Amino acid sequence: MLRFYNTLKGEIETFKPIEPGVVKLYTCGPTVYDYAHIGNFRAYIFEDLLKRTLKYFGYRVIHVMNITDVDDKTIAGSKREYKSLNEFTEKYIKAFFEDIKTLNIEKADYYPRATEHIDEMVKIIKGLLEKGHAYEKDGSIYFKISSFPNYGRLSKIKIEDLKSTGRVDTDEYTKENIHDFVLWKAKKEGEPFWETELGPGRPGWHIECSAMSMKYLGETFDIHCGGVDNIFPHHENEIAQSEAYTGKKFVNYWLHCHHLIVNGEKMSKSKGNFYTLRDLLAKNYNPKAIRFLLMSTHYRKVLDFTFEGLKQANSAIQRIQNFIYELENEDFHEGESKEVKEILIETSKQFDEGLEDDLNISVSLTALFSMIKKINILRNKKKVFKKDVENILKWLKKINTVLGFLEFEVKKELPPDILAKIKEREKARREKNYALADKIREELFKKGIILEDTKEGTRWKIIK
RNA sequence: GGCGGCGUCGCCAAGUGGUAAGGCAGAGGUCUGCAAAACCUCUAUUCACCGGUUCGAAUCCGGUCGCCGCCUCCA
Repeated sequence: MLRFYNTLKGEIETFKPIEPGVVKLYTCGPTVYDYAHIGNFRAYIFEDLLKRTLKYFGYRVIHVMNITDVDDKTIAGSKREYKSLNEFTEKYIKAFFEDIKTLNIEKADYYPRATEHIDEMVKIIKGLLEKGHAYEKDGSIYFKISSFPNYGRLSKIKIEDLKSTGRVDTDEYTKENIHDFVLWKAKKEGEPFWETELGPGRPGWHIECSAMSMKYLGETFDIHCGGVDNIFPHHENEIAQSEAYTGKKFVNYWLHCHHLIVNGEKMSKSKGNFYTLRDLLAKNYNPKAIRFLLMSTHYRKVLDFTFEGLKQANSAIQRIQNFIYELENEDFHEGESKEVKEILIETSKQFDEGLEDDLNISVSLTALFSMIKKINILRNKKKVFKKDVENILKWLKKINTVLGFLEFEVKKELPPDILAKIKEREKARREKNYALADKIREELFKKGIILEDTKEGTRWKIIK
């Protein structure tokens, strides 16, 4: 039984999809005005873990992730670079897809773009106007919060309690109530606009998610995800406009991922602690370790990103990879052991229970590491057999459909010059010229090749 | 001011009423070239602090201190 913490209820509840066996999932995607940063990826990796877990437990998942390609920032960026909006956003959309591939994040089924769904948004806004949930002022259209009594249910915010932070853009658009939010922005000089039944203009931010989720997933769907900062106002507004429009419940489960901070501080460009995935790759960090690090802290806890943590993540993965390497390359006797079988059953059970409990990945990883230790002990005693190894590898491959950071059968070919170096080193070792041997080993290590001298001779491993 | 979260070994991180998982780092050992890698063993009488409830609390209640997030377009 899968259980998730539902922001709407404020508690963990058993997950039950609308249609048995199928999960309709919508996750808030990137605004494509810059390269996504590691904080964004924390959210995307959480969503990836969620989706892979659902699939692991047998659900078919229909996943939609929006791409916000028109808003203040994308418009500002395109102006700054003297490009059309599309030309400008295309670069970052492409980068986004490269990045999620690097992190082994599974692709969504649909990536709808805001600019391609203007008609759908117009239709909803028209409906809201007709039903009295929206009003027009100076060419812009606003959602009337007072017409939707449930407003604030998700974020537990009462409108009366809202403090004006001075960030409210009061002069730019005139609204009846300061908390009403914009559905449609009137055309402004020098900005892109669409000629529609609502008049010339462009959509507000919130409406795209309502329009696109409804189009691909229906008026009511199972799970909606995003970062905690989206709870208010974005998701609150989505609920208001969607439910006011359809008269139906919008989403059953709202799952929110907490923030990532860097060295205990909020990531910001001015503090110089702002990292994109590309920044980390340029520093030669392993994407698998980045994935591990972003995934290994429970999604509802603040994740403090540090380079020390990234190193630790890399070492942790290496331990698992070593284990896989040994299973794949050591010679085992024919047969099967009852003991290993039992360990595997117990481990598998614990691993699953962790995931089922609101994606408690720590528990699942503990199960994995404990198994590695137990099997290593048996392995040293020669009490692991061929069939056992097959079963363990099979299971590891299965859990990797969730984890996504393990590699199997990594044995790649080494280039001839490297092989020659290894031969040279073996010769040096035979001649007890250890200074030269160590020098060669160090040299290869820097290239990501580890040499190990064992009883059976020298063997090599590629890391990274 | 309103709403919410967090504080567990040097670092990361589970556990949320039954007597402290796991990873990294560190120490010792096996192997070995008194090497590297790998593997094994060990490493918190204690869970920010002070009270209370209880046979029993890191876990519940009250208070204190510290840190953080959101409060109109930041995942």
